Amino acid sequence: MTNDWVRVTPFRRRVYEALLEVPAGRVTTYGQLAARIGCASPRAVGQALGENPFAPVVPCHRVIAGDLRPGGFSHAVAGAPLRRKLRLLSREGVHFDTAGKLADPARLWRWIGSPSEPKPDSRHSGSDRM
DNA sequence: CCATTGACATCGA
DNA sequence: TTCGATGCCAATG
Repeated sequence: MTNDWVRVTPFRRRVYEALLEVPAGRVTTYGQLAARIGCASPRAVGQALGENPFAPVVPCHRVIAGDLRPGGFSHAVAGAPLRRKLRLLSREGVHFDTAGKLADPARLWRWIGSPSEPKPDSRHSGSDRM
């Protein structure tokens, strides 16, 4: 029997762990995620997400391209998998415009050096509806 | 907008 | 094990 088990390497684990820091309703980019784990290759990150065995526990669908494009999902850059990704994001309040870009760039999650960033945006009072 | 290069991890032979 | 090819990108010409 050949082991069909996905090989979870330490690198992939870092990607998944860092991705777990991204809350729902928020999206990040491959570049940000790569920078977070100290990797200069967003491609390696994307590939790691492609075989994400912990999906959807690991919100790999919350990772989009740096151009605010949906990116890809499950080794596919278009088709049904993309619809799933967009569906998941839509369910979390994240939508894309007709240009195929993120409708609300404010939804972009960013690591401000420290993983414990209390408030990414606090204008005044009750601006953020749930 | 399209084509090419860059950088890094994983896979197959 | 080492080499070559690939991949949910990014940056540059």
